[in-house]
Amino acid sequence: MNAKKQLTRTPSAESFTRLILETFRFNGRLLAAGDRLVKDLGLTSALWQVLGAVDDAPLPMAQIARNMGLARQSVRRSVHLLQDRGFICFQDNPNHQRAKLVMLTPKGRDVLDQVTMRQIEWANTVSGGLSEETLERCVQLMKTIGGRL
Amino acid sequence: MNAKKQLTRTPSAESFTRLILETFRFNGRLLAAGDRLVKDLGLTSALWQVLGAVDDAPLPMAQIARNMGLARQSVRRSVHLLQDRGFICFQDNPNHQRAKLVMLTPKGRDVLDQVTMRQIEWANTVSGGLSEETLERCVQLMKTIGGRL
DNA sequence: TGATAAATGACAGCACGCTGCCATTTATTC
DNA sequence: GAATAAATGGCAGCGTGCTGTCATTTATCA
Repeated sequence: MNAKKQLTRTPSAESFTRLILETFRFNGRLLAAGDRLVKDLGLTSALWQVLGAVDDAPLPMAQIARNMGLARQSVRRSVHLLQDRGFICFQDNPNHQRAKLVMLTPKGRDVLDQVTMRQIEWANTVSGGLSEETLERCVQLMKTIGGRL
Repeated sequence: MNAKKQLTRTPSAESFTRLILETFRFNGRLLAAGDRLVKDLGLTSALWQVLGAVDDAPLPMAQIARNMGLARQSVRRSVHLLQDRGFICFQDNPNHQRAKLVMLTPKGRDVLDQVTMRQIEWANTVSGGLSEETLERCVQLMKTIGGRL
């Protein structure tokens, strides 16, 4: 007979596929919104994220990359751009001769604090009326699926 | 007094902020998974998406871009790459002299059908055991938030 | 200790998103 | 019908993700 195997998506797979396409769009929207939020301070979404990654403590580039889920080299370029703009500097790492610690400069600290305040107001507005539980379930779902990839 | 205004995130805004960071990671994972799925066919996640956009009917570039939520020029480059690889061609548009319709070639049709079958198996596996309702709620949430940006 | 593996950052280059600007074509408005 | 606006695609160039390769440093292990 040579009948072709009938291959169809399960209902969950249908929804998952929609989730994928929506994630692409959502991701693009978020990056654009972030860019708008910090543009006048000489930042972008990507630079902001790296800046935020060393908010709490100085870290070597490779550690920042792992925390953000990016390649080392992606973080490296952002770090150098931030250094050029005077937002971050390098601090000697007692545990590693080559891997210096990326640290905020006073200027970087000021800018990050400003950006954080803007983000808080923005996030409060955008998330207004949304259920915390729904949001959290969505985060957990993405983590679960992400772990399977 | 000059007391600084205390600015804190609402619980929803806390979850929303986590959702943003997780979206960046998830998006990266999805793109990487898609690249792996179609690499041996000479495709990438981006090219695949454009190919899929003209699965049902030929469309002009600008329409594809709108459907995907991308800039026209992003789609344009993908379209030209797909043309170079012989996966798509241009068809005269009776309604517009300049905006030709992007159409699958027989080769493009073959490849897209192969990729679609792979995606179905993959999506069925990855979404296994996940609640359709949870997935769908996540999609709706992202659409809702996306609409506010 | 000495050899090997793993981690780190530098450099080069690619993929794919974006913007700005342009000429042409189509739609709208007077 | 003519003037204006909007849409479309082409071109150039940028931002940020990736990979591959390398030298150096650190960690591991026989």
